[in-house]
Amino acid sequence: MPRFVTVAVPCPLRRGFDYLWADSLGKEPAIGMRVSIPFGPRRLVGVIIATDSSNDIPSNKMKAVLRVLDEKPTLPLDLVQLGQWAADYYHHPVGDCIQQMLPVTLRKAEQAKEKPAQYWQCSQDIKQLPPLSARAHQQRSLLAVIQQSGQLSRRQIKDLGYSNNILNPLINGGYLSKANAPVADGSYMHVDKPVLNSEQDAAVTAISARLGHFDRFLLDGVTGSGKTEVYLRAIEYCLARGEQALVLIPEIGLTPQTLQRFEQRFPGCVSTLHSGLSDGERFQNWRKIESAEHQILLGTRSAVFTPFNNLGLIVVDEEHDASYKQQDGWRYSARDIAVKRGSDHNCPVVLGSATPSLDSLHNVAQNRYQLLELRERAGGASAPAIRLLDIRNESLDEGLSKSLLDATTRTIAAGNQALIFLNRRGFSPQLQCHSCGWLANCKACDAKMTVHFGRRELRCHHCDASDTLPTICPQCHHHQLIYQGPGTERLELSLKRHFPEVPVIRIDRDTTSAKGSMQSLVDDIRTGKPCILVGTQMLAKGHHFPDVTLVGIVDIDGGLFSADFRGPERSGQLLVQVAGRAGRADKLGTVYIQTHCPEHPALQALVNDGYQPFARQLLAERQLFSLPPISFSAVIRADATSLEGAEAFLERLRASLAPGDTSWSIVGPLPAPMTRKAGRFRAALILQAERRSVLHRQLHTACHIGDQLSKPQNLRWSVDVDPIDLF
DNA sequence: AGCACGCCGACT
DNA sequence: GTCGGCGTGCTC
Repeated sequence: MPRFVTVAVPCPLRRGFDYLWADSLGKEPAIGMRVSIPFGPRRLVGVIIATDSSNDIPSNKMKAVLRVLDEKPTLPLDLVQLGQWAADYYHHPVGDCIQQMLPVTLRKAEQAKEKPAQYWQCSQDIKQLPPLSARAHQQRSLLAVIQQSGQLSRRQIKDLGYSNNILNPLINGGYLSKANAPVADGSYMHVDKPVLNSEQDAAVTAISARLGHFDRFLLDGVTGSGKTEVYLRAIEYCLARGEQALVLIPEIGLTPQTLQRFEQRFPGCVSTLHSGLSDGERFQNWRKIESAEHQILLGTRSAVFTPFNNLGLIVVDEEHDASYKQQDGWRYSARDIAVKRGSDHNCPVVLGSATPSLDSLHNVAQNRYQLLELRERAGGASAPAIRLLDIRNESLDEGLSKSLLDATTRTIAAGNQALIFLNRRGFSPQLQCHSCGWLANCKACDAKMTVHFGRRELRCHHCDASDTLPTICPQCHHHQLIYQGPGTERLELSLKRHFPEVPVIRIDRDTTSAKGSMQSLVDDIRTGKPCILVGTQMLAKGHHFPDVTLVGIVDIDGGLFSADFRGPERSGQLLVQVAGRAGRADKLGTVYIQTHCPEHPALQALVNDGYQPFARQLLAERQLFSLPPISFSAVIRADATSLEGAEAFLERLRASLAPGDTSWSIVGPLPAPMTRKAGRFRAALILQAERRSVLHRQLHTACHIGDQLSKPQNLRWSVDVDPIDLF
């Protein structure tokens, strides 16, 4: 009797493929093992997703597994099942899902070589060495950190924000000596811990009481209320049970400060997975969690697929953050997958945020999630006062009102720091000829080119095309070109002109693209000297600036009136996150918001009543129009070299589905708001249903038909379940 | 997604 | 006469 196995093959086909399992392989097949298989004319690495499969494939088509690549399964059964569940839920090819769950080094047949990381500790004879130069602040600070931690690897040191230029002199000077990998000895039990306030204590008690059971918590804590301390305590209880913890963080949320806090509380227990690691480092850290050598994993989106030996607690920090949703290919939500994993592993899941998503607030209202609130700021700091600045008919100086400039003057005079927020980088978002009206448009997108003055270029922020900055109008050769509207670069120059005596520090993608430059800017700011920060949303994520007492928000109107129904939700979250940078116990903060629509009800609710009432109001609106999270939605997108091509495909797809009835609806094909992007024309179908099962059934049919429809070569299409953007 | 097979234009 | 254009079809 021949034996067959079903293999998930990395190709965009929505099914597994069966292969013959020969006795000569000398092993028993097991789910989760990687195998080398012939696929068409190619040889690929797949993962076994079923053993002893039965099939009626004609024997002349059937091929055999060539080679088994693992002694024991690389992916444990629970993750293979999770992959299959997610492939079904997101209507994405199972082979692609399973492959994406593997670290890159395991996607190839060659065996990855593992070299153990080198750890460093303070050397014994450090007392005999000449003291470090008083000017070597960074070296001194690193030495102190290593002393406190016992021993750290080169990688951990880099993650903490110290470059090789700081580490190497310490090694060469003999201040550091080689150390063995640390062993977790439970010493975290005895580390000094801050005293919890009653709210924190209640949250920790509620979470830890449910260890060993599946349960969902929304930890809604204002900025500075000590969410991280709640996570740390809950993790401590989890580790005490001999279990491991997974902590998910947004893409740019892993700051050296956060890592240091985990590292110091749980020395030798923490692994990280983030985009700054090489494939080899990722693989090594993946192994450390799988083998339970480490107990805590701190990682971004894809870390949700890491195999755990004994997972006991999941934390999703800043759960509202959009970076948890993969925005291409397999469009999964790591936050939602985390909840699913919690149910698989029978462990609590804690979603934390100062600005919870409407999805999570809705789940609280439905009694699916238990709400834990932290209203009190650490050390009794009070929330910053928020003032709306009506800028209608006000003359603006490069986008800044007189009131905001005056407030900045007062802040600097008082020896404090000011933060000016504008979510738009570059000098100005458009360039226009004063004489003939010509506008600098992108050749490939329906968008204007952004002026980058310092680099003397025009750049499209949607496709990254660039051009040299013209000095005369290319159409009428007049030289009166005008820069319309401000960006962060322009604000920086303008503020430098207004405040020549204080440093103006700009933080956006343009000033922080070099490695470590963000950290050195942040270090500068944290010295506490008066300065003005100008930046985009990068300022609002992760880092905290304790000496900022004034936050100025230059333009909030754009987001409030965006085409997407989620616009106000996102603007509100961003506003509260930015506002949260201001003020602390001994310094009261103020937030100024420039707006053309001070009467806007959502803005009023946010400013007068705070985030929760604002969110409740938005949720009521969603209820009224039966929008997500009240209903469920999905988007089928198509793009092609012509709009007609994209629309024609979606039209045929729509026609082949049953017409929407009362249980579900379909809208489209609609051209995307920015129809042409990077030279491709985009359109979408929007599906909505009151019940998830109804939506799921329609998507299943749509995918089946979409796969079979004949399509022009240039057409691409994809499915997005629970989209965060409708286009 | 790859990759092969297949059928029509400008090159040694 | 053939190298190569990308249309179409298949992958256990």
